[in-house]
Amino acid sequence: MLDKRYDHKKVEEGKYEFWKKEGYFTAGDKTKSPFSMVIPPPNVTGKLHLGHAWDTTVQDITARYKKLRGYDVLWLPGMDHAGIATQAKVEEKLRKEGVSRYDLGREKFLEKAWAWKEEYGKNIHEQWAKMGLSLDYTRERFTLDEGLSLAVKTVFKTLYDKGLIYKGERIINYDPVLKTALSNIEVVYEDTKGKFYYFKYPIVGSNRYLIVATTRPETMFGDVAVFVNPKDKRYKDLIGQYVINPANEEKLPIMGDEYVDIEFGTGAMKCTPAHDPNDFALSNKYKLERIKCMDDSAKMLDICGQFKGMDRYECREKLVEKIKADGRLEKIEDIVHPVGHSERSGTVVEPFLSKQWFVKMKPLAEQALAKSNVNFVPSRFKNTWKQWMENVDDWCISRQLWWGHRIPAYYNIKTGEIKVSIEDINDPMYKQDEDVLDTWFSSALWPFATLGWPNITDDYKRYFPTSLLSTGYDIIFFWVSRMIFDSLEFTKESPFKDCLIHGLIRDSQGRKMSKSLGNGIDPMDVIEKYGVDALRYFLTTGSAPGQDTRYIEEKVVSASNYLNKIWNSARYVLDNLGEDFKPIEIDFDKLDPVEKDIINKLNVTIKKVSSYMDKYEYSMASSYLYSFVYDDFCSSYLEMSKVSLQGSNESYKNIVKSILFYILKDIIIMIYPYAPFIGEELYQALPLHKKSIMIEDYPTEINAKKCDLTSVEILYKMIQDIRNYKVTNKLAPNYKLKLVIETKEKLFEGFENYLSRFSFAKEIIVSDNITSKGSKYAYSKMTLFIEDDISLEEKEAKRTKDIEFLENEIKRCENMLNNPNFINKAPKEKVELEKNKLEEYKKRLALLK
RNA sequence: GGAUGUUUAGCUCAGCUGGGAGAGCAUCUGUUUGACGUACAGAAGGUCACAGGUUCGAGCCCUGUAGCAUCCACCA
Repeated sequence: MLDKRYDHKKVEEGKYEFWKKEGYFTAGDKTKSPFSMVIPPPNVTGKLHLGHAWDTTVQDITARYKKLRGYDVLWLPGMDHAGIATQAKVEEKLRKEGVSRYDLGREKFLEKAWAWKEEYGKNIHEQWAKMGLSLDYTRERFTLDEGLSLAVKTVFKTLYDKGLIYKGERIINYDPVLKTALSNIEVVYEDTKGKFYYFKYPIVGSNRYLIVATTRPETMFGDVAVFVNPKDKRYKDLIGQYVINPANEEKLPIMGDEYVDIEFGTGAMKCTPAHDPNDFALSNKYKLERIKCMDDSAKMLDICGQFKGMDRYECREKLVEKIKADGRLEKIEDIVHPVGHSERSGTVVEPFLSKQWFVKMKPLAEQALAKSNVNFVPSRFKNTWKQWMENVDDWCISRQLWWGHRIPAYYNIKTGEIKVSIEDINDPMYKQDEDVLDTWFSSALWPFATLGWPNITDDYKRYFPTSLLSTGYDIIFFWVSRMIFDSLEFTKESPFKDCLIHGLIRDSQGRKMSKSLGNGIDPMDVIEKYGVDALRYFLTTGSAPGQDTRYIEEKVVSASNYLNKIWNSARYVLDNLGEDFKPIEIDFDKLDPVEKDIINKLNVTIKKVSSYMDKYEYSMASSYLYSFVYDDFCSSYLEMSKVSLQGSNESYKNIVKSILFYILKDIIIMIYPYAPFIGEELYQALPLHKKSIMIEDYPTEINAKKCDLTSVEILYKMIQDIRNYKVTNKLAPNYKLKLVIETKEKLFEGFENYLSRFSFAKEIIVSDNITSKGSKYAYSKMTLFIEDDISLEEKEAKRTKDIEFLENEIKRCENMLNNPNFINKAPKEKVELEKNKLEEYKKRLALLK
């Protein structure tokens, strides 16, 4: 016997451990066909947020659904060491203890980082359990484990040998707080308030000035030239002459290049090749010197004279003061311009000339574009991916960190010769590169490396390529695209067949959830309050594929109410089945119309829900199930069943019980992928259940035949009309009316009983020839009179309104049907439908008149 | 500058290859009917951003305009 209320805490208790213990999460049933997914490995930095909850729920629904569909489902869990993010957190913790990583040294620091990983990894496991994720823990991986490390080294060496990894000096994005290089996509551009400084550069051999504007005066110590556009009439004659750099009195040549925008600033641009990517390109073109003026923590170098050792911003301020004092400041303008910030530390990124390792992207990108057959869902994300691939820059993969895969390159300490090796080189003549690889370098191998690659293991053979990858659109570039090109390069196959892309979760006002706004929602709090099933249902319904969604607490409440509804319908059904209930097979022909009707509706629902589940459209699937549960089952059939279950026909009672049982079971199984805990709980309460809902089969349609059920529709419509009648006439819902039905057809057995129960009728008279003065309602086969004291005028008014409505409808139908174009061009079924409607309206009109 | 998404009820959003506009919440009326007040019954509420076009027929397809959002590339 179920409790009166659905108590999520009670329902959730112990189920996850039970599933795990029974081994239901473990893949490997060779008698079935495989369906595989890898989890997007969360960072071991901390707690999971609502975005993770969403992403993993989508995957868990898929895993559980596919399992019910008879697949051998592998959902492989794991975590990401998250180089920069984790190192930053560990360093922050150390700083609070008053130590720096340099005090500890590399080895000791890494011990601390591993301890961190253990601690937070445990957190994540607990949260996965709370979420109910059906992960195969026997195959769990970590991006820094032995197998992944081997894969990383193998990939690095292979690409290096092919010339697709190189070490080069380039302008890279440098994070001066974390002291590491970043890749282009780790830089976030934000419109930032700044100043545009206009300086007077004295022209050598003249008393004139050239005005040059800059936003970063501190880089003037690295200037090597001033560029103007050769088409710029103002400055054309100056090309070839020299100006004096007001920062350090150095002579700078005035050069011409079309790159310079005549309209922007003053049309004269300073050129700092070591601190700006565009200037770097110009320096390549014109063979200009590259002078660095800052070190790796953005402090000014010796060449900056009196500014040496200052922070970049302090230098900026002081230098402007100096130039102003020298009388060479023209003006300062306030501007808003995009400035690159580090994705992790938030600090302003410094473009910086530096020697780093790069992946040469063009050949890999071309191959990926040519050979990838990943099916993006929704498909538009394929274009997002393609466009990025087509314009991708070389990927800077070296990071000046300790937490990560150390670059397997070794330098001869005398000659500097580079050896790249998968095995460690212990030769004292060789020293390993100090840097580690970008975290994404290892995550890019996730789908195949977790299955054993570079070894061709049984799991790799069986589960790769994976069936589905699900993630948010925000990491298509970071991760999805890199998995695709690495997979095609190393396995010759796309890493997954389908790639399901979902949106981001935002707060109730549509803002991104962020620490600084303090608007983040901890999924664990939601679970505590409303239960994990309600959270899961909320996350995966009510939004369209690929669209963002907002966290709205009322919707979680509403999800929880829905689950309670199912809970209570189960309570009703189970109470009525009785102790020794055994379902009997349904013979559709022997059913009453009301039963036939609900079976038909169930079948339609199963069909619709299945087809949307197959397309990963969990929102659409849920909405069909929802309206079946609420409208067709709870509000209609379940109420109808109360009549037949109280009747005297024992054998038919068993049929009704069986139908209730089948419907309930199917509802439970269909809701279960969304809400596995309540699903299991209710399933266990069913008679004749298996050990777990996890080993059940997905519902299939019950045998049914086509038949005319308009009288059932009329019954439902009549009930609604009578209820409506009572409300408009201010009668109590249980007010006993006298109902008179005129019809020439024989009503199906029980019609009057059903009607009586729902309308609280005092008396129902059925006859084929009636003259009543009651309020009149016309249906295609019959007329209903409600005998009452309503004035004739009011009745007449209502009748006129009904007639007007029908006449309009008839006109609409006739217009369509009289249009030869419609008859000729519209599908046959549509024409037939309209004809039938017309006929019905005409019948009803005739009955009203 | 390029691209994508979005504009539908008071609010948040659905709407599946074009065939009479839907849900949740909120609002209003009513209800101790034996599954459920975390409920039930009923009601009200929309020129589907705007302008053209295609079509027998457009929320849906095409073109354009406007607002909002996001991504990519960026001007020193």
